[in-house]
Amino acid sequence: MAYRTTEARLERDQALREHILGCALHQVADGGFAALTMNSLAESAGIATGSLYRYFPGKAALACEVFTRATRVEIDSLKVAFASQGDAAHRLRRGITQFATRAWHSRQLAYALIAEPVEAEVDAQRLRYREAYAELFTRLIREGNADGSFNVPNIPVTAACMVGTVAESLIGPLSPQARALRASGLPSESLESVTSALTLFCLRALGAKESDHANH
Amino acid sequence: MAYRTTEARLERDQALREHILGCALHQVADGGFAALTMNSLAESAGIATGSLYRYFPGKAALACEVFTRATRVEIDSLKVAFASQGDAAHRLRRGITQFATRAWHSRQLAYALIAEPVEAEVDAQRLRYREAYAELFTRLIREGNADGSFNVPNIPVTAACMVGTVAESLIGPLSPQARALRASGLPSESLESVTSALTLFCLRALGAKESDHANH
DNA sequence: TGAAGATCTGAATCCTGATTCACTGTTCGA
DNA sequence: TCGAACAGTGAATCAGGATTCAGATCTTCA
Repeated sequence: MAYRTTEARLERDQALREHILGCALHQVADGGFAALTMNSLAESAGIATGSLYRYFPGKAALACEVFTRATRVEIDSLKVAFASQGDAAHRLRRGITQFATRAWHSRQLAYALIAEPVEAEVDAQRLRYREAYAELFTRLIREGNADGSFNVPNIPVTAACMVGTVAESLIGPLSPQARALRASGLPSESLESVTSALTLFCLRALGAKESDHANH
Repeated sequence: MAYRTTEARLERDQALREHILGCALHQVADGGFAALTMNSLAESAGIATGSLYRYFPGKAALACEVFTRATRVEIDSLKVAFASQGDAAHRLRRGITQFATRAWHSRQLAYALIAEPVEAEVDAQRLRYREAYAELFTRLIREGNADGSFNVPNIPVTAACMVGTVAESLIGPLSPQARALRASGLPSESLESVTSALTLFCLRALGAKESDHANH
């Protein structure tokens, strides 16, 4: 025996894997999944194309992991907001505002995660995580029904509507086309006006009391 | 001169073009845009691959036209429902129910038009038609604000939310995954429960009076 | 240190499906 | 009916990006 997988090696492997994922995320945040090619990724990570295949079985798996990690951050962050102080209506408002704000501040990434055309495997992840979002809304709505904030008969479908409302109301403003418009100096909706309209829309849709609709 | 484009020829060209588009629509309705390849289309239309290029400059243009035509039918149909008798709240309910029902009855096509990953050119059409839908909602909301049915401060953003709600609430039930579930006999939401929850969601979201929420 | 084994490299290859084009078949008007 | 121009054919080509693999290089430990 003249070679053995040593501690140091394992660590460097792990570190390099993270480095690759970091570079990949950077590329996606910069130009969407369309900009994520094995060649450009290898170059930006400073390794050879073939080496990527020691760390990932193929492009699809790599892209899925980038998607999954980035999305988990958002889900966890929404979960925290939904679990904060106050009644369900307040927590809903807080969560939605936070979600929209985060998306607004990294538009290309948000667009890539929510709406960009992607390979089938990544799209399947989207579906999975769409359900994860729906699950968060489901819980919040259930709590709101209990604490008197909301009055929702069909919780699963309503949760899906919420996911749709939030996601798609942002697709417009986040889309490359809209960003091009904005860049060209044409007038466009501000983050504040979008979030306040979105919040009102959602609170009303869930049957929240009028008194909860006011902004604060 | 020994050849001139004759009347009969023009008509046959036109007819063949329609025939091709019909076959293409059929393929999309059957297996989504993924199933639309130039080779299979040529075969199903009974002509050679190369001949397709006499009728369309390329695949993208062909796919766009399929998308556009199919979508226009839906838009026109929604427009009619929104312009029917009654106050805005009734017309909204009618339109949404009709839209959901039509989608439900041709799921694969609806999914292809709303959510399937497609080539960039077709996706650009989607964006354009998303705006067309938003325009319909914008008008209806404006009328509803006027006739006392609704009470919406920010109409453009709210219209986008409506597009999102309707579209995405159907993506789940329409997606191949959900259809697989359904096929495997697991319990799933019925059209009726989806539409009634969706209608309530939308009416509330627009600030309709309680009395308009009841089903009829 | 050196041999065994692991890893890295990147140009060549493969894959998939759109697109082309040399050739054959059709249509038109005289 | 003929020849000029157009239309149809489908196998061959192309495109672009993922994947492979035959060396080259690096690591480990007796």
